[in-house]
Amino acid sequence: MVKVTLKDDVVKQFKKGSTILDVALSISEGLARNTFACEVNGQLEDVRFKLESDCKVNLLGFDSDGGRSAFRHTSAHILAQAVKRLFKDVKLAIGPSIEEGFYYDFDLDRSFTKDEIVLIEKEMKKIVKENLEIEIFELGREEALELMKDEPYKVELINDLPEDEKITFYKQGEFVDLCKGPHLLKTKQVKSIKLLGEDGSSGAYWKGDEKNKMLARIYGTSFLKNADLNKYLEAKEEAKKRDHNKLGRELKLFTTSEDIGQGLPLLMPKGAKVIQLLQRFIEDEEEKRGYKLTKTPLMAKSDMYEKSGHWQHYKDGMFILGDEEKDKEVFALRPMTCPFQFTVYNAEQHSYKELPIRYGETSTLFRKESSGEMHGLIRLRQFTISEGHIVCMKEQVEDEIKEVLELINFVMETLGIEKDVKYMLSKWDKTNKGKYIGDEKDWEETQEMLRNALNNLEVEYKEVDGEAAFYGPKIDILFKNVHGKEDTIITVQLDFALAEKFDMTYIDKEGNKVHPTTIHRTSLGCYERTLAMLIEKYAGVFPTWLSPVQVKLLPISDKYNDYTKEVEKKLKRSGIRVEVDSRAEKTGYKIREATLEKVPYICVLGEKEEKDNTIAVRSRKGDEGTEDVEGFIDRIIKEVVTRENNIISEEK
RNA sequence: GCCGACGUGGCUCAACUGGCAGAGCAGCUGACUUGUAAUCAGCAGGUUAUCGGUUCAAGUCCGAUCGUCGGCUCCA
Repeated sequence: MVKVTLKDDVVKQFKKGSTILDVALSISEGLARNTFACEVNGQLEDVRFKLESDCKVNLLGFDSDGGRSAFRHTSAHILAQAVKRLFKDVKLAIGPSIEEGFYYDFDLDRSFTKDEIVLIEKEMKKIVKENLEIEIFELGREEALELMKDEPYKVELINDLPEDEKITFYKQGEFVDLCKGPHLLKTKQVKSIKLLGEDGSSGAYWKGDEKNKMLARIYGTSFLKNADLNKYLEAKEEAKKRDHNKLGRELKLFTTSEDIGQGLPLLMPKGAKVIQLLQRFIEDEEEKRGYKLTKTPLMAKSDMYEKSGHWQHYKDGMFILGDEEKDKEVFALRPMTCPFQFTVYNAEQHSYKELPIRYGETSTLFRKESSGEMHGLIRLRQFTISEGHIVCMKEQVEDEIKEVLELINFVMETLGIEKDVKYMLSKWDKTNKGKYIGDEKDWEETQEMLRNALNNLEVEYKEVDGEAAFYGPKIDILFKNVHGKEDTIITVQLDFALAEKFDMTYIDKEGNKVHPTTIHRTSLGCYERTLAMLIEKYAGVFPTWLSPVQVKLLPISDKYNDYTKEVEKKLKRSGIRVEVDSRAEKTGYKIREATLEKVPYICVLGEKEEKDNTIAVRSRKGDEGTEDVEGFIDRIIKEVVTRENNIISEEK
């Protein structure tokens, strides 16, 4: 017998060789039905796992990552089986579960069409109905290669497996796939399954390498029941309405022009206003925190990029002006600010007493992104970033990082997105030391500094290996967009290389010239991208202090145009952003329109109100009433001023 | 850059297998002065993304380019 410790420290005894399924069944049939995987002593295992010794078992259902992942992994196998039935010559690549579903990559020398996806989905539902038993078996390397001899990608995967690794297969009906599991027991357990791909399948490189062959990837998702699937699909549709690329254009925040080009958005008056507000906020805040403002050129001669290393490593990513062969001087638009601010540092001699020096700049950058990469305000060829570099001594690094994170956290809170971001500590890859400069001690030490700073901030974060820059570890802050994709909005990078490259020095206590450490950081990220995040976060309904139009005035008839002008002037003089719609007709319509424009306050001006200097105010929160003009002005100003106190209006 | 879908007035969409580019909203002009999803009448607005080809005839078929969207890769 073996002793099994379950949740809440319940201990049960089972015969040796019993499976996890037996454990679940001993509690209830319902639980067994909804157990898709398990953890045995913390290790993810299949429900077919045989108990050999005492252990701790955690049963995983759809509500756990492990259980849901097994559920969707089986869904991916059902997809592959359906494709194999319908397209005999297709070769299988890989098919994992992902956060919102699953995918499978196939090699068929083309994409699947929309119609084919419909057929595949039909076949999948058939497979679910057939309720095929899913079996697991293990093979030796030779037998495994023999079994998969017609699947070149599987052969490659088997050959990539370490010598001692068990090679397991899962079989359902006529379909067999190389897979380490875990999986469900029967295909019928996947009650609700759907393929995503209104335009056919997507392309994806084998092993994610652009030098490899492009495969056809089909995405799908699955749930316990159709109601959950529909809820998911509806939520997706809802989210799409908040898409900054759609909403931002509708609200006239930005536009693009085919003649101007990809990745070069035009900020319209309203969008430019929001960005100006953000920029003023950041520049003021940074000044309060000891930053010195610089304003450096948008381009430089190739000489500088040769020194910085960009000419050798980043040339394809830059817009180059002139011809190296013909011209005496060749310029390039800047893709980063670091060399410029470092040059500012080098223009003076520095003593250890001056450090840390913090430089800030509202910096416009140019990067020649490949044509397929641009997207709305998220990926651009020209963008403006709240850039900054801190030059300090090694022993100051940890405190400086802490201060940077505090600033960033303050910015996040002010924008009301502190709960929507994820922190990531990007470390080097110990197994690939050649990719990085510096030795193990440098890396472990600096990574520890970043870790301490994150712990100090008391935020949750994920550590990821191999995501660091070649010159140092970094902290990335990510925001998930309405499509569920994560983008970095902020990064803080430690750099123990460039100072030497640029020959930056300070004089230490002993009078020696020493290279400082530099920190690359942004406080709000790229303004365009942050605007995109804010549009999606607030569905276009910005907090009052950020609203490009705070009050819309609507006279109910032309008779009140003069009075409206008077009110407009008063509000404007008080620093409130007003827009007047002087057309008296269709007042009801205009109110609706103003509501759609997400204006915080709509004021309707008419006869009754004129007499006692009051106006009818309707806020987007739904409340309405008649207010004294002066009182109304005070109220809005207070709301706007609260930004300074780090408390956004109650809408937050 | 790669795989795929797409591109018709400012916006949303129409135009059967190739056969005269059309409507609603927005805009402008005039009338109406009226408080929450729409007052009436009129006017203007398009070389159907661009260039080329096939055809008696192209928004529609073919090719190239540009742009947009969804993926991949890359990245703030």
